[in-house]
Amino acid sequence: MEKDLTTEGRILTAARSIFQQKGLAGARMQEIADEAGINKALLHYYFRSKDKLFERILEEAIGKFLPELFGVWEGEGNILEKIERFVHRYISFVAENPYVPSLILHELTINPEKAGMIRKMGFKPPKDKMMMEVMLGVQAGLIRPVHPMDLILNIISMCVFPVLARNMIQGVMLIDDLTYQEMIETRKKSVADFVIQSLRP
Amino acid sequence: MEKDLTTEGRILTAARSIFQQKGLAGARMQEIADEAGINKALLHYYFRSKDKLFERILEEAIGKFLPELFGVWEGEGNILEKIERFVHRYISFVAENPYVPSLILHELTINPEKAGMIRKMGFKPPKDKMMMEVMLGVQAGLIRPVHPMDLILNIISMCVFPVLARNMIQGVMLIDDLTYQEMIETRKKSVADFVIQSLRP
DNA sequence: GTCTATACCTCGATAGAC
DNA sequence: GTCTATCGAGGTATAGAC
Repeated sequence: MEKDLTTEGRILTAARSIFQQKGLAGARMQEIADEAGINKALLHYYFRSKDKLFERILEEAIGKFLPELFGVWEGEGNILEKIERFVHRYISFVAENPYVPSLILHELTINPEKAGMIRKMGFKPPKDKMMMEVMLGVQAGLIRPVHPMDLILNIISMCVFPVLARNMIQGVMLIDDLTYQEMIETRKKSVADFVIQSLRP
Repeated sequence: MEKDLTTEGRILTAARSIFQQKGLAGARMQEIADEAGINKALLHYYFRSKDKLFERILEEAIGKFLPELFGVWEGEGNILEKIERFVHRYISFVAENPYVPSLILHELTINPEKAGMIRKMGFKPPKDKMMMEVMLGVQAGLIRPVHPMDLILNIISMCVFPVLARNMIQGVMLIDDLTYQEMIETRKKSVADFVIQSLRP
């Protein structure tokens, strides 16, 4: 527990928690103030408005989410090794921060213009690098020919969706919490296997 | 355009549209009334409250979403044929109704208890049937051994996520609308291929 | 069934004392 | 920097005429 942060820090922690749970429209400034153990007026003293505070949280979430998503591609190893590492690391990250992609997803769905924020943050996705890596793997005979973007989308989908849609899936499939958690854990390996099996030449 | 529906029908159409775009908390009764071309008070005459109206829309969405999701498993053919049919039909459905899974996902994430609604609607997922089908395929030597639930989650993830997270992905990957739409179209085939390749014994 | 008018409330935001 | 008190906008919901 971080009791003795600065006031600004406590506000940000509280705002993160509430916005992640309820989204922008569903969150209440009073709730954030309560969670931070301070007064509503102080929120406006530190951050001018609810929108400004939210934008700060969303930026922070994106700033955490994207590097994690693409960092692996910068490392060592061939395409198969990178896929294995990516899947493991990414499922771990999403499982530990389940609300991060959820928040980004919902707010960008409601308000697509906010996607512009990504570019403003100076973030450049290593799309070309990823494409290239896949094509090199094909040429080296490591993997069968696939469309790089399809492959990337498939991998990300299988990593993120089961965590993102956890409540929905559990509700539909009638799976209890513990079982589901174990399944996510198992998937760190099984998803990588699933992809690698598919890529056999 | 359905101009001359009953008033109740016009309200439901409008509510669907607004709730899908903004979620429960973000939607405004005034907005729904405007879109339906009627007065705010009439909303409360037909449906007692905002919550009741929303519940109706959510139930309707789930009632549309789930049968589509599981209907294929009741049909003819072996596991590979069913997978191919499922992927094609499901991506088509989600692409035509992109907001349906989005609405369900967001509201069940915020309010997991609402998942109970699924059972109240008398819906039973054919989980056992799906499991059995996969295991039969393994025994027949059609596919390599896999954990059925993993396989099902993988398939659903690859079908739903790219549509669900469209704005996020386009924003991150800098892909324009037309290209993305074509990609979704292509995926009706490529995702099925990807799965079937992975399942080679 | 459909409208206008309005009651009642909650929320975001600000003023001003300390 | 932090609090209490309060304003004003805008929200859901209802009363009551037609």
